[in-house]
Amino acid sequence: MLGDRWTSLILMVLAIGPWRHADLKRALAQLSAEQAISQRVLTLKLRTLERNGFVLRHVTGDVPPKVSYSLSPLGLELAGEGRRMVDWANARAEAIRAARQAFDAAED
Amino acid sequence: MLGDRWTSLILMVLAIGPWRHADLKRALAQLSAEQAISQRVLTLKLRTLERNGFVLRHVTGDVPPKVSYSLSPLGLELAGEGRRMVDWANARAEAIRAARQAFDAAED
DNA sequence: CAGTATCCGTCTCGATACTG
DNA sequence: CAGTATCGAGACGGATACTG
Repeated sequence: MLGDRWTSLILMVLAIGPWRHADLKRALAQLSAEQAISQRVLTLKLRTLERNGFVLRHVTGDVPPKVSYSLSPLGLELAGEGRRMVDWANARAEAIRAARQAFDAAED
Repeated sequence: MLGDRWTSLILMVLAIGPWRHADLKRALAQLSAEQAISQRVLTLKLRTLERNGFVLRHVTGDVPPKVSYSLSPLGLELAGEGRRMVDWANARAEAIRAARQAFDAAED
């Protein structure tokens, strides 16, 4: 489930605290920089996360709607696991970069 | 990079030990059960893993070719991280299943 | 603001056939 | 056996317009 473009990033942002839909969209745009998530995809990803019990959806208003999202305890755990992987990858970034360079240089 | 259909599985199998191309293909077919990896995709995934320094490629024969693949120290680390995630997910499988069931039941 | 509907481009995968 | 070439199918994401 983490193997798509946005899910892990959403988890990281939600690990900070609860967000409303539009604010979350803006926050994700900051982090990915090159491209913002579309409204449609954000909804899709949040639905999947909610369905699997990682994200909680709170509806507080009606008109205008106020919906906020937060991590469940299970989601917080998953975000922790995700962070572990990210930290590991960051710590090895230089080794990976070097391996790539060596591989590309060896191409005939 | 782990976010595709085969890479993480390849890592798990290679964590056992070195494999030749065709044997690895057969081993993966066992584990995925429903469908075998195509020769083309296996080569693609192995190339990417090799390029990033996670997999080592050994050529010992010429005709017929004998090529075996094994994990580098870095690859072994990554496989360990992957296993952590898998173990985590397995330990929570029941909670996730229950969350899904509750969510699907709540659909109007 | 939150969410849905629709359409379309792209990227990955799978199947097949072929080479040394 | 290991690898490449080619083609088609399908999943996913992006853009836009629309609703309550």
